[in-house]
Amino acid sequence: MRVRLEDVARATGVSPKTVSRVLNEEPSVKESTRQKVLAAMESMNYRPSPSARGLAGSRSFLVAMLYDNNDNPASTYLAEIQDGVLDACDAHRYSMMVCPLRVRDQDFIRRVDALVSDHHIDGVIVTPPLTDYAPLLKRLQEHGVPHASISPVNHEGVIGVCMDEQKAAKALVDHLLQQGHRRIAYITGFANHGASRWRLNGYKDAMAAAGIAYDPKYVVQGEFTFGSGVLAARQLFTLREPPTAIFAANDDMAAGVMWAANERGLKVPQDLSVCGFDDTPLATQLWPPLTTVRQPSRDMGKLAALQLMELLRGRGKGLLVQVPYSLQLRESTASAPHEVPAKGRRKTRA
Amino acid sequence: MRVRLEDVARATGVSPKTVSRVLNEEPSVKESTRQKVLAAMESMNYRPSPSARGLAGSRSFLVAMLYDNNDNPASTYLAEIQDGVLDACDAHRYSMMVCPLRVRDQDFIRRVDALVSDHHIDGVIVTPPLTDYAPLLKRLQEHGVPHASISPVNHEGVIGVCMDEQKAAKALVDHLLQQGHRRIAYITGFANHGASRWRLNGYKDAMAAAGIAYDPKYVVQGEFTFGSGVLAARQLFTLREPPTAIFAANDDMAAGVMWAANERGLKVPQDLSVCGFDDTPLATQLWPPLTTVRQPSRDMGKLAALQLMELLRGRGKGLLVQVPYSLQLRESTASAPHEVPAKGRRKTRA
DNA sequence: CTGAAAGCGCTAACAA
DNA sequence: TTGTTAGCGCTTTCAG
Repeated sequence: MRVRLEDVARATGVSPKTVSRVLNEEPSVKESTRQKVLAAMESMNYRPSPSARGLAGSRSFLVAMLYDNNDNPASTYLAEIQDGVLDACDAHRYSMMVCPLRVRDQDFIRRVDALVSDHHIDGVIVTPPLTDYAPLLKRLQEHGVPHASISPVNHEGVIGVCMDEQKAAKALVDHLLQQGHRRIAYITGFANHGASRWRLNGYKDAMAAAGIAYDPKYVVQGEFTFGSGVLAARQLFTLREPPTAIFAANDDMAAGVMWAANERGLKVPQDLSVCGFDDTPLATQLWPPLTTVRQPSRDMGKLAALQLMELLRGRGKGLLVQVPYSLQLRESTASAPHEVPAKGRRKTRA
Repeated sequence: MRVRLEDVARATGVSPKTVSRVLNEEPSVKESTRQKVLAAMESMNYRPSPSARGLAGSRSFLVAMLYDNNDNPASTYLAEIQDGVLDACDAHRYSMMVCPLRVRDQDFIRRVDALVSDHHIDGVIVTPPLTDYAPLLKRLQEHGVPHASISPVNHEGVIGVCMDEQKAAKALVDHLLQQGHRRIAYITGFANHGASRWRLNGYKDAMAAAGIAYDPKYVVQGEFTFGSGVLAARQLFTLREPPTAIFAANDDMAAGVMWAANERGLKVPQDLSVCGFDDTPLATQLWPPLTTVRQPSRDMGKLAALQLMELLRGRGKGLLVQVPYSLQLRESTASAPHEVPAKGRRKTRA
């Protein structure tokens, strides 16, 4: 029925253990033997049984991708990460399991155990905001399961992938400043995401460098969702001196801002400049197209998984690699409207 | 270290086999014994090893979700399906693997084998357009692996979940007709998706019922993507008698139509009504919000997975369940513009 | 209704 | 550099 390791051994005239060694890329095999075995595996179409390997050995060749189901970022972001991780798995003959977690659940640890310990998971890819969720990291360590993080807040002793979001955010706000904007608002994301803070810090950096005092009125709490962007924008529009530009911590919220602008009859970018962060597909599907920061999510998923696998294969300790960002300047941002000398007027257009 | 089945047996004073029977819900166990064993499992926090079960037995408690990585629908759609499948897995103590496939790859069958046969996958969830891809279905059958389909074209002997898309599309176009539209265009999706045809048929049904002759000029080929929606719309706008309403086979393309309308200076819905299909998050994030058909994707994923598990547990043969659609009438559709007596004029607005 | 034995396909720890 | 001997934790026979 199934071609087993033993069959390959018999066909090659070596012991099963030697075939096992070849399979696991152990160095202590004579090159000629190795070639013979490899050839036999190929011609017999041998495919090792993950169950047997998992049961007998210490490795399962299984990685899991963990994400938060409550406070999760846009599903397009996670989907891209997932595709990237799968790319890496493909290249290294790993399989991937997907595990949505609910941080607020009592069940949380139980679910981690069920996945990691039951399936003998070799390693884990952790996405925001789980990257810095202490109970999770602690539990993984207790299980002795290594992890790679995507955009973690704490960089010490962590492997995975990150981006200089603060610098990116500063560059984006610098662009707004260059266009003459002074009243620039920022809409934050969930507090437990590093992204919310880094992007806020970048905003602050840019404003400070331009000599504009930080004004908390122009910083509104959002939740990374479209709806929260709408609410935040409505709130900003009611200010006595409404902003001429709004920087939302991600594209979904920026879309919400544009929606609220439409609702209020404000024209983007003539009356209001809007920018986001992530460069999700949505950014180019909005009208006008959204100025944002491109984050190479799929590559980030792949790179994080590759670092994890480097470590799993004992080929190194794994690194925290940094990927470059790039500004996507599009039509949702333009020069600030000319200031009318009289102050305190409100824009109201049908 | 690990609590094994044998430990539970010893603690309960029964044989390992009996514990196994309880674990597998075999009927031939005395209720009192069963309760004792269950209690011991619980108190000892016993968790069976999937590897050992997979190796020894015929079941792995693993299902796989397959999707096409080339011609795939919007990632938000797949993400929702995936969440639904995971819901069902959770409830029935199954684990899920994810497997993106590329229909055009030479590697295709190899990848199916690798997943299904290597991992002893118990069953598979198939998403469009793989639901009707013969080589895949054939291979699954050869492996003896059952599958549940989401929105399959062929309903015979198939289990899973479907929706009456034709009727839904007809209802949507009926709505446009009621608003006075006569020149209604349709943008199709990929030809290998049943959705493209059903929705086209619904369109034809409605037009025919209204006594409007089918005019192929008003039916343009798209690819379910935003970009293809833009292109299709541009093409329609150049017609001597451009449509007053456009029905795109999914929301992404409808968003493309609205984008192209903006580009051309057409106002939605005053100059042009637009509607889509699926009710993805995008639909309510567009301005104006998009009239569309709600498809309960997450529920569909869950229901399909549940049917599969019914079958796997031998509790029945599994069904092809039908879920209801619902029209979401929003602001992207309105009464047809008043016809100017003179014919052949083109709308051109700055 | 319950139990004893014999593996599933592979790798660990030793040897040689 | 290679082979031998035991299992990994469960389920499958087949008996009782």
